[in-house]
Amino acid sequence: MSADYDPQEIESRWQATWEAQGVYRANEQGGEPYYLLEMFPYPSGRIHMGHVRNYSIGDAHCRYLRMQGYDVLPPIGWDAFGMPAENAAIKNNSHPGTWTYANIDEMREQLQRMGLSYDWDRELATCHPGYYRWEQKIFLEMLERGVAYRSKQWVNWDPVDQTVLANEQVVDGCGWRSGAPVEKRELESWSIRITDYAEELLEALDQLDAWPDAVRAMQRNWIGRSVGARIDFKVDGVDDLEPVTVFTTRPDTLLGCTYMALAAEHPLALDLAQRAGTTAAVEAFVDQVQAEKNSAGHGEVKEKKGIFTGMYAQHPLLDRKIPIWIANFVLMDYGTGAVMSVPAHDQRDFEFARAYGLDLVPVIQPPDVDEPLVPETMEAAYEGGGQLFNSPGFDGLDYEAAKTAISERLQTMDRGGPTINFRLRDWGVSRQRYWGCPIPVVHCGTCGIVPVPDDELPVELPQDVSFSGAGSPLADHPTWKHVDCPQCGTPAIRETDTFDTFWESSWYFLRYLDPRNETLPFAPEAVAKWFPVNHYIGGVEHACMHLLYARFFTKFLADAGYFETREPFERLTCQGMVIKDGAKMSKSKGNVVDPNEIIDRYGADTARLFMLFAAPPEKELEWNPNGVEGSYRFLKRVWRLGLAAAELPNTPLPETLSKADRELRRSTHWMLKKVSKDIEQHLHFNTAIAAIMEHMNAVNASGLGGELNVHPAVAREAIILSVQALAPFAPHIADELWFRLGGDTPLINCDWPPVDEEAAAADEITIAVQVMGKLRGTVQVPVDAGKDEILAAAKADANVQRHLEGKTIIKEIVVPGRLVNFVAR
RNA sequence: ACGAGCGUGGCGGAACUGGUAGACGCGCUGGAUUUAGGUUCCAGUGGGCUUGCCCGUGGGGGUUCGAUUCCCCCCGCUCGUACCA
Repeated sequence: MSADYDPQEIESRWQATWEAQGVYRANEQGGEPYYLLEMFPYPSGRIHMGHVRNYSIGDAHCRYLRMQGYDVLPPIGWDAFGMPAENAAIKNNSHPGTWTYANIDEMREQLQRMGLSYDWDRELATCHPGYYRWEQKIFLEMLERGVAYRSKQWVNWDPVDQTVLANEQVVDGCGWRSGAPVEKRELESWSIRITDYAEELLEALDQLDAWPDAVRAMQRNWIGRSVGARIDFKVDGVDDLEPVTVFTTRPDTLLGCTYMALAAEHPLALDLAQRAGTTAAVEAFVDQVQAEKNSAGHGEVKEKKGIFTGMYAQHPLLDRKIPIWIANFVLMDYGTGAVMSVPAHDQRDFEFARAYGLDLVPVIQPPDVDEPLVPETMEAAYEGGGQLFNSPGFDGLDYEAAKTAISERLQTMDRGGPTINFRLRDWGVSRQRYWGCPIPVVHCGTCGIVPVPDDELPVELPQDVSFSGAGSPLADHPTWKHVDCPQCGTPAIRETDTFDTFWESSWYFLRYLDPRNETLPFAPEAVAKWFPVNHYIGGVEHACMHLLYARFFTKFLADAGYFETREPFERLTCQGMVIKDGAKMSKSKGNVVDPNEIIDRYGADTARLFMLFAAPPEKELEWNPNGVEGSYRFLKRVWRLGLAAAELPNTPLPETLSKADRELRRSTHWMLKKVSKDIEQHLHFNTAIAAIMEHMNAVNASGLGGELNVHPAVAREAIILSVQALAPFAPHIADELWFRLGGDTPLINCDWPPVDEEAAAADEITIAVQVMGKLRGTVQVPVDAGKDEILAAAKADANVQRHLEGKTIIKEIVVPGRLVNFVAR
């Protein structure tokens, strides 16, 4: 054994030892169960710094909890379905599974090199039929309960990935993965009624107080609940049409409605045009809007444009004919795709009305204005509150009261009524790709949609498949889709769509609990023991996608009787990005640092320590090569001092301690206390590590390794407790030194050492002395000094005296253990 | 535009429920060891000057004996959503 710190040798040796002893296996440690989860990686080929950070945070917490006596479940697996595998298959003319499994092998090795404490016995890959058969079963339950449905609808089409995307997966008008501008297409596809859970998904956020506020706010906005009214407008002079329904948050302004506007994609748009004989013009307009949406993606400051259909609606409360327009600013995705326009009280409607010379009827009088609003002189819509006028039957009402009154009136007339609208849309889960989980239904000419019977699950992906790059490989497969209908036995066609890959990650945390179960997705006992997840760690980018879907799945499974728990993640930590030179690491910017190189050069302990030290988990972390060097230097120092301590005689603490002994023991136990506190309160590993560093500076000053100026037992204690405190962050070096200092059990299986409160307490403290709030000196007093003693000491300070000279003390403020402030005139 | 968050030395970041601003690390300066580089160790390191004082936590105001911390206004940056009816 060499005297130099050799991380490679130490780390590989300890990793082998830990594995041989199975120290990470959950369920075998006794103690209170604690489910600690980190977002599982997509097997892209190599781990990146984001993974290193995520998993270093989780592992530090895991090891700390283990030392606190918890039975920790720290699983890992692979989010293994997805487009990159299919793209690689197209490129290399191979199978996506080959690519995926090879990547998994490589990444597993990389994770193991980091010395992470995963229970590898529970490893899972979502592309394995043993995994996905259960999500097929869950889907069939959704189908049975009416939560899954098939419909023709306008969908987001990613022209590069050749598939449909959910709303959440469209970022700035582009596909979240491909980055290509998304097109709108009308397609028959599968959707999930996540909107049935909108209210609960929203309300339950209030209870998730161990989640970051930012994530809760994002979900709240995403779900977007608004209270208002649904109002039906009958189309004038037509009997065979359903009324046009609008949603509004301002039913109080209904009497000021002077026209309606439909989205270009509104199902009635062309119908109305046909009836009015304006088809050509309207079609041209609709095409133009469509084209603009496709090309511009999100043109923000777009000119408001519209076209009159030629048809009118009846105002539900007035004898007023309301022209029906089609307008480019009305969204089909929100509300009903149609709006009632009140130009006097809505800025968008106002601009549109001015552009096309439409009427304005003001109906709300601003409270601070005396003269009534006049349409001709209005320069902008008045969107505030006030009293109603111009509103027969409701004049004089306050607008808030009018909202209720008008909604209720509509309800009694059967022309609408109060309603709550959500921005959240149902979750479109159909993907026209191969490398995903097959949707387990059969389309039969006679029976319609037939679920695949339980005993035929899983519906497995065919292995012999060719990838042209265009179109769905499953639909193009010569035989796979042809089956007999499970119900009537006649020839039928399999569903060739696969699930959105967020489907897999919506429940993987449950499968980890019982990953090899062949008769159930997870056993109730396992769920009872571990679920919900106590602490979930991952990136914020999933705030409105994965985290929302997973919450939904949990609620559905609870309703389906699997368990009682309705929220999957008790506590959530979203770690910040790893950046370099102020920018996110990316291949295109050329600022990527490969974790392998860092581990080769400094070892995993250094890489992990730096990740945890450089910033608190939730903040961005700037990758700084000099900082890594600093962490390495610190570990080398720990190594040197640790070896020196191992040379010391192992004697008990002496009866009487010198001043230096007491000071070093104070440093030791202060450090230990601080590390526990920082981890427990906020997972602030950075300050915990800083405390260890500070303490090591004190140990170094004790002359360890040279002229020792403290009792050997005190020095040994100072090192031993440091090694234990370091175990969550740099586990390899900690165990190595621990054993050299006489330990015989890996630290993860040892108890966190107790703080000697008496030793941690100082016998003298420094008190700041202020005169008129300004610092004029500091004095040393015994910890147990009374108020009078402290005041006397403060007044004795020469500089303080100078500042008090010629003044009368009006007030003496004493903050015990902190400071004294003299208010003097 | 709305919602959330942030703003502290040259840099990353500390500061408990209002109580010595800048812990710890990086960088930098000087010194010791070394043939040299590296390593390691010691000392210093917010700014200013008159060396015990002034200024200093994005800017301005307020509350307080005392404000990085609480309140109001403004500026800047980041993230999210974005014509949400």
